[in-house]
Amino acid sequence: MKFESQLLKGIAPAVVLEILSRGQMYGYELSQAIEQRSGDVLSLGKGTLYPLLYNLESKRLVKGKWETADSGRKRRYYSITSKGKAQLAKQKAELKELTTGLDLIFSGALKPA
Amino acid sequence: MKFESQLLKGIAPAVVLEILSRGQMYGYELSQAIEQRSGDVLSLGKGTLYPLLYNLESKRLVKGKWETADSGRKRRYYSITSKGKAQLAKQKAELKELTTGLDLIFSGALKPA
DNA sequence: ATTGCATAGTTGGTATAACATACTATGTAA
DNA sequence: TTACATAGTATGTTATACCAACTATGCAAT
Repeated sequence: MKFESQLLKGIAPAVVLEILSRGQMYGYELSQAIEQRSGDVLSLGKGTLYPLLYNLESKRLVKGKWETADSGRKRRYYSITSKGKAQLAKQKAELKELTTGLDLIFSGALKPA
Repeated sequence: MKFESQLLKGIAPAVVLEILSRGQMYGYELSQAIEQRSGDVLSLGKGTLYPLLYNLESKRLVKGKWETADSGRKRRYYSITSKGKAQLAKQKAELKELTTGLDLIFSGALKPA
């Protein structure tokens, strides 16, 4: 047992880190990017996304800074830290293993003796 | 947004239903089957599995009956119901969609305009 | 001008999944 | 008779993801 099902609950952070790894983004933008880039399959409501970002920031996996856009609007832009990149790599590896395990179960393949 | 990330938390029931769809099994046996059939990737502790079974039973997705094995040992054997089979089919379809969405995000594919 | 809309973020409260741990109990083998 | 693997129950904790209500701002249409 490499990891517990606990991992299943932790996919949202990986998704956020993955998207932020391609460039900084602010919350609202991120929430739309998740929907678009997943082909409208995944979505995180504000009540999930923002608290998640605060949590990631407290762990130093992302960092946010307030900026005033050209429009005059203030937004909090988040970018991934080097610690966040390391965490992302780890989570992607685990995610791959997880999907392998799920494939085994749902495709009915049996573990070789 | 077809479904929320709520689905992510709901993979354990699908795994249990999938395995029970191949024949009845008791809790302890099931817990080992999950590990073996996932290639030692997935595992559900007792504290997760048994409450989950009670929950599935209360929803009539599985039914359990006490039986005394040849050894004289009493075990609770669970089998999937027709309602459970329908639910499993639904969850498998959702799971497939979910993995598609995750693939899109982590492979970097962009949604066609 | 002021109304309405999309944008942008915050906060609080809820449900429940998954977990750890401790507990009871039985068959089998050393 | 001790030890071990099996078999199931009960309790409490943590954290995730959720909804809903709230504050605010820029912009376009009337």
